[in-house]
Amino acid sequence: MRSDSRLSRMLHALIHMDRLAGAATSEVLADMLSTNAVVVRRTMAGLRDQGLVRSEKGHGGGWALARPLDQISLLDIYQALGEPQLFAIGPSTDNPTCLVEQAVNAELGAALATVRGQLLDHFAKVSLGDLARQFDEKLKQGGHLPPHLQGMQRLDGL
Amino acid sequence: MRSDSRLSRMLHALIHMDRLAGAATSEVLADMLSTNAVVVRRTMAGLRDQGLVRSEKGHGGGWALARPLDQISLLDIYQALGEPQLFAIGPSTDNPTCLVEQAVNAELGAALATVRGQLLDHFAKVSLGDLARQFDEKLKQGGHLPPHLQGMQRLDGL
DNA sequence: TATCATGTAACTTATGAAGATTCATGAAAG
DNA sequence: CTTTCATGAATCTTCATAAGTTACATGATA
Repeated sequence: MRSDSRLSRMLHALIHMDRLAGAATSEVLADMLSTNAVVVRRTMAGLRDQGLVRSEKGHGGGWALARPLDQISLLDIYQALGEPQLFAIGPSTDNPTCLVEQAVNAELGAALATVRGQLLDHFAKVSLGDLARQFDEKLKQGGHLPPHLQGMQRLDGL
Repeated sequence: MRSDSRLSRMLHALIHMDRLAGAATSEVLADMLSTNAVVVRRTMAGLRDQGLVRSEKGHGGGWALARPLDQISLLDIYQALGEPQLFAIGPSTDNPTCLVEQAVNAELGAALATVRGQLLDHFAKVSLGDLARQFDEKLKQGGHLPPHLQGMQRLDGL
């Protein structure tokens, strides 16, 4: 099973959007993410519904942040995406009659629930602003600009 | 993405095997797990290669534990299965040139690596014997026997 | 009114576990 | 020695879902 990259992609996209002067079209974001504009709209729709980003049609339209990066946590994004399945492993039957299987499901389910809680707690504590600052660090330490940032305005932090 | 149930199924199967008098054929195990005998052989192959179970051909053949349940941890099984992918989420690109994406991958990767470590630590501490005892508890507390255990010998713990 | 951009439906592709079929191999029973 | 039973393994199909694609409607701006 190929892994779900929606969370990763939205983090990537939103940080870029913060760096851009105006609204970013789905097409531009799709290029940044090496994907398709429809995939961008589809994925971004959840964030819009949760008030994290805004979209505008027509000339000069596109996507823009609805709040500062520091006021958006990784958990906000994860939840806006509909809390996609975290684990690739799971029980074979959800409500087994076999007591052995019930014991297995209980143990495994509890273990997964615990680490899920830990991960989401962490997501709640990390903001997109934190990630953006980590990017700025990388840049200072001799990183080169990616193609889609070269010759761009409002590259704050440089 | 449908989740990978191999770990769950192997835990289930091995506890049953401990309860059975002789060797269990792939067919019998497949019935217990509501699956196919070939799936059982395919999944069990890794456990055999790691010396957790033994298989015998011919009359009276089948699968048997190679060690006591208390000497098999959940981590042993997970590793014998080839350490299947734990998470359903992940990066969209493995080695991105974009520094923003690198920062996102670093943060997300570190968070996932941390909880993975916590989960595997837990798996190392839980043995199949522990799970079997939890099953025995359920049984004492008014549980009924699953169809494939009714009328069976060597139901230790009853 | 022409252009640009989102919104959305519908379809195809890619991936990997799971399921199923088939035959070879080897062990035990008769 | 032959039959039966079981694993071993190759090969194919099925299934679920994110991702990718195509097409068109809707609305905003120049």
